[in-house]
Amino acid sequence: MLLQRKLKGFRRTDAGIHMTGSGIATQVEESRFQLQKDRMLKAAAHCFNQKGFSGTSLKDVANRLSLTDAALYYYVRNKEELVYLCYVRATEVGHDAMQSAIAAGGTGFEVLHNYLRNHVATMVGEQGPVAIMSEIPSLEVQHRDEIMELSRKHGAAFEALIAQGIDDGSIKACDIRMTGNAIMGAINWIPKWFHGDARLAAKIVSEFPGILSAGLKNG
Amino acid sequence: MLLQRKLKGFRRTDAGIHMTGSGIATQVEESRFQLQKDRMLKAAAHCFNQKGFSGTSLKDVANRLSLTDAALYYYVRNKEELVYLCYVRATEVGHDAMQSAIAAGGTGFEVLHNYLRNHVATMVGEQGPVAIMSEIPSLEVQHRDEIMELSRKHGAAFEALIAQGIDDGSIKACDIRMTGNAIMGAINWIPKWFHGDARLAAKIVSEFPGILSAGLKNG
DNA sequence: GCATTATTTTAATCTTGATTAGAATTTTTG
DNA sequence: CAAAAATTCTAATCAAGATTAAAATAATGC
Repeated sequence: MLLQRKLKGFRRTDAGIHMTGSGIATQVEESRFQLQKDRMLKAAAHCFNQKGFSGTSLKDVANRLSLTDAALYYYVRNKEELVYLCYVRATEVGHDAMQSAIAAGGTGFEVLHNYLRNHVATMVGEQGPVAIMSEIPSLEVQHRDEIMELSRKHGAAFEALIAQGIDDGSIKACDIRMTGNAIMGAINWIPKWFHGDARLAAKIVSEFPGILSAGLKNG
Repeated sequence: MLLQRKLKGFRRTDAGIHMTGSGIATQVEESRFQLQKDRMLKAAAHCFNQKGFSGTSLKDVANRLSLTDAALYYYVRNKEELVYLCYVRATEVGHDAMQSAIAAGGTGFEVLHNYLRNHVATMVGEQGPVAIMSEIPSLEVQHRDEIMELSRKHGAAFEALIAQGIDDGSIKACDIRMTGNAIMGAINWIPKWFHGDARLAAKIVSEFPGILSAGLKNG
């Protein structure tokens, strides 16, 4: 018990930054710890999406990494934290997609379309799979609150995008809340039917943004 | 063990059909057993959608019915069967919505729009809540196969509708599979954010079908 | 009201899978 | 290579919640 606590205290959470060349940061090389942890989160997301939360044991996740279930505890405190981290990843993906779309600029419609492309591309790409957030209610209060807040903010940002588009005339007038819900639902559901097929991934990236925004375009 | 098996053998699964008036069937009055079972399925769907599958115990479901968890076993063999029945209900709702839309006739677009209205209306109406099918993989093989087959058929029927609309010119040319996935995702996700608010329900029924089909309309 | 059947409860038991302790192994560092 | 640190494993333990048995209560038909 005491030793374990000690180990936990020592658990690494850093991602070392190494300089190469003459003092200019050219690359963020993740520590072995961080790399393995990432692999674990992807494996977990895969299992959760595939077999459902209750249907996946830590053993399932560990097996995908050729590890023992007990080994996972070197990276997370418990199963709840594993889920939590999967969800953090999921929200980050959405957030990043939104940020880079906004950074790229354009009309409301264009930014929205770019966001959709970014988000979808990430979900079905290398970074995936992204966990479907089906188990938020079983997270610990603190984690739940954090995830819900992130989620709420993302939704708000998306709705702001629609509003902006209506403002600048690039998007038709519509019920913003409902339209947002519809589009988000379609995106969030993707992991339910996409399981890694590369050809399908390409099709999703090329078709989905257009399909989801087709009804919004003005003129 | 033996007695229990006997009880299970006696478990009622009928919905009595009673005649009233002069021999003309005017009403299908469900047995008390069937009514209670329905209440149970709705309670279960509510809990599963709200708290996730792993997060809801049979006690949670039973509490919503002012019952003891053990009492649920009078109606279902185990938790797996409870989930299974929730999913049967969910697929039926979709199937019925599709059938009555087809029966009403019209162009491909019109039928599709009617289907969306029917389905959405049922989901947020009296019959709800409808369970999100997140745990299909943890069903017993036989149940899983059945649900997946029903689900597959429904998807095929929906795609046929889109194809028909493209054929008769009421729907724009599009990637049928992807369009179907997008719309279905948006619908399936509804229980994630709709939790029974009547005002919201009305808005969903009035807005959603239009939003989901806006991009499809030809001309 | 009485007998019978239906429904629910109480009070265990049983199972599964999460979790932990401590040892063993592998990797890194000097 | 040797010591230290990092990572993983083996072998329990533990807990939560599903499940069962049997009794108790409620409803129904006569």
